[in-house]
Amino acid sequence: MMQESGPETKSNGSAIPNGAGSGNHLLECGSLREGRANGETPSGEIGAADLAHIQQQQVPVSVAMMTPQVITPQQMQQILQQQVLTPQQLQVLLQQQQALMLQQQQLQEFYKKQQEQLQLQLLQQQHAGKQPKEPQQQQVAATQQLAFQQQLLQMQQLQQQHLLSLQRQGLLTIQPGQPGLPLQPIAQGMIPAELQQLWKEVTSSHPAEETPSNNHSSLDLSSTCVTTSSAPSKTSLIMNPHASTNGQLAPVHTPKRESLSHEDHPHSHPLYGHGVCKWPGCEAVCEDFQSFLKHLNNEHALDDRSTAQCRVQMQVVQQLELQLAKDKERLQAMMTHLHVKSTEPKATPQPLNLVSSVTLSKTASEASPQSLPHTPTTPTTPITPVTQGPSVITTTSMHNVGPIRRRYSDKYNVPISSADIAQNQEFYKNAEVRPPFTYASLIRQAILESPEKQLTLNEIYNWFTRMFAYFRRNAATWKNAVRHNLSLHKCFVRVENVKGAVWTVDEVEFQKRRPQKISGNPSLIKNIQSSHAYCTPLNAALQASMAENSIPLYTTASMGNPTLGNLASAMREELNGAMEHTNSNESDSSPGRSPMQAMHPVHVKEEPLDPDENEGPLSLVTTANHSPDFDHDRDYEDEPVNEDME
DNA sequence: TGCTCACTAAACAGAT
DNA sequence: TATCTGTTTAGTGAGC
Repeated sequence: MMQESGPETKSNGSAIPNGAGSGNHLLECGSLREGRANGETPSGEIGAADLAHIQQQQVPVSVAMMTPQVITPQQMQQILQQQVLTPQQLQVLLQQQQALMLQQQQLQEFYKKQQEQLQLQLLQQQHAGKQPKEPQQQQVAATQQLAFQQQLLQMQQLQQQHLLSLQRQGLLTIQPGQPGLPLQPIAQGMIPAELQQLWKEVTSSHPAEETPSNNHSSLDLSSTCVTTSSAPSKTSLIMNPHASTNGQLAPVHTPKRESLSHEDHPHSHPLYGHGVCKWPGCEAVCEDFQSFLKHLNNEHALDDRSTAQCRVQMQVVQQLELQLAKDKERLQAMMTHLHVKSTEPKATPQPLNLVSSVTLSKTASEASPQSLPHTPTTPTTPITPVTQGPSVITTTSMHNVGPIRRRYSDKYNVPISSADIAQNQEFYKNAEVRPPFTYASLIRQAILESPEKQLTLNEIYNWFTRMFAYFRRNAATWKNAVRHNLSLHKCFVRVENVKGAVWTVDEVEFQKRRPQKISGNPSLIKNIQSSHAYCTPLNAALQASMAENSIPLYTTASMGNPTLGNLASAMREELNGAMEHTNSNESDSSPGRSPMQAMHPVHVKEEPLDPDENEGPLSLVTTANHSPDFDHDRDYEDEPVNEDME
């Protein structure tokens, strides 16, 4: 009955595309040189210990040998930033990459043989024990080792030549601060298939420029890549740099197949859907596929703008994938933590103060057939060392997240630890725990976060799935609820425009809803403050998370996380409004202005939206810069982190 | 106890 | 025809 809908989006993204970290050992020249020095011992004798030593030293080298010499995202970015790259140049670059990969493959095979022989020799010598060494075998081993090292050196030179040639062609600039770049490990470099994909994306608007001869031979780099039945996804390749450095060329998601699928469905194009061009920031209406193609060729030709957009998109994808990897890892750690905790004997098995949103319900038990660790014996074990308050999340709550009945209940009247909140914040993003906000609040926030304060239903759906893991499941249920709320509440106004129907928020109506809930109840003031405290560290957690992930391009202002920050701010705003209806003396600060107001100037349209505002084609540049993922700078900057509210 | 709010579920109709 | 979108109704639980 429950209809599954996978997350159409893509989560939020962050993290560092460059990976100096894990791959630094890939091309350790030191190891190489040392290995060579060992091989040139005057005596020319190699004992078992020597062989073992050589093998040990070769470990990083071997990894390097398995690693295709590819272009890092930084280098690619440099190339793209110069914006002087013609498709032909890019093609030449790809060809060189391909040639280099082939060479490396050959070398890799050679290296494997060498390794096997060395292993064999080692075993033989070990079996021989104290028997006198055979000089002939040692000689052979030494010779093979020397040959191999020469191959390695040759490979190094090739790589240097390749990079030098790139420099000469102006395709790559080596910064003075990067003396070791040519020999630098390239752990998270773009595999040729990705380069090819990028090339296709860049040149997709120039089909005529593609020379047929080159089209299939040089660009089909994917054919050079090993294909296995258990091919990891492209995502995993990016997320896991070792996927392509484990001694085998990593299988890749071949663009060729994509193009084939497009041929199978001639009117299916990733940049075209629902009669609208889906080029980032375009959304031009195209009546049919032909007009779309025409539009694509005319408007999104290979120029500076398109290249820049392509570059941005590339980084968006990369960072989303990296962030997804990190979040998955985090989720795994959290689950492990929960599992360990929950299996420990518990002194006080009484249910703790749970957030009202994590109550049990029949729907919840239906809703979460997930693979989270289940510990029926201790269903209320907290995620953290026992702290009171709504932020305590139990393993039960992870399984049985129930409906939210009240956002501001007495259960909130408990001191909240910001650490708990931070944990739960991450939790909402990663685990399927229901956020403690009403649908109406969430919908409103989604709409207000949009650049034009209006969203289509589908965009609201996407926001939900993007921001909360909970909403990546049971789509039929919550989507129905979203629609129900949109229709039911007067504060949501449906507006027809050229794009179709969009939903906006009538703030006046929304404000009207709130006093009913909490007016005249002093005890709720505390609840509000607690809830406020809930929201504030939310931002702190967000900032910490963003800082932790060191998002290079989008920073905290443009990726998905800040939307949660905005959500927190909106919650504050909502609370803020509620506070306005109560005695301001109850507040702990800001006589004329509530603390929430002081903290978060809210940008809300005071007037109903004018549908005409949104008519007409949008400027590419404008919309690109104001897409939902790029327009959080203002709101985010306006939100100082205030942890004093605890 | 009654009212209100929020949620879920479902039916239905129109559009795509 | 299937799916999406939007509206409406009914039932339930919780808080006040």
